Amino acid sequence: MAFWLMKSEPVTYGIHHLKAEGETLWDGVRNYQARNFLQTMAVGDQAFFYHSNCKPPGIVGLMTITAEQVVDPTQFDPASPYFDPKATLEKPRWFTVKASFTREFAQMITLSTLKAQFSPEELGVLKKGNRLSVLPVSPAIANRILELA
DNA sequence: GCCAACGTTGGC
DNA sequence: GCCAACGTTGGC
Repeated sequence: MAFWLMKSEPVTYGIHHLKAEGETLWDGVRNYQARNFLQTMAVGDQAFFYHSNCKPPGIVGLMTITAEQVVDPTQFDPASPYFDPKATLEKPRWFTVKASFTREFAQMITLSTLKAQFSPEELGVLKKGNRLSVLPVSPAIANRILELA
């Protein structure tokens, strides 16, 4: 079982949306490195839900991966902002996962708290200039994050 | 709103 | 294959 960190802007899709829905298809990732991480996810993996582009940013809860290697349907939808004209049904370009709500932390673990606890090497989201929306988290660091929650 | 970081595109 | 231009992310 692996741990991950997945970012979303709370205005667009926050943890309260996931809590209400129970499960979501994590669509719209259009970065190859992030996609490659998505493709290595397995059912049962745990992912920290990170709120980005808000005040303050931080980890707000935990999700569980419930489906792996899911073809992102938005790549075929011309009306979607995530439409990719180069993707075909025979050869899809974008894959993702389904994730279910597991828990919301009593209080957000803010970015500043994370920075105080971990080095950028320990936790990739702290690296300067990092823009990946899907990142791996080592089990040791994941356990330490869970102790903060 | 600013701007650093960085991925992508496209001309050559 | 190089690299300038451009667009996006995301913290501050």
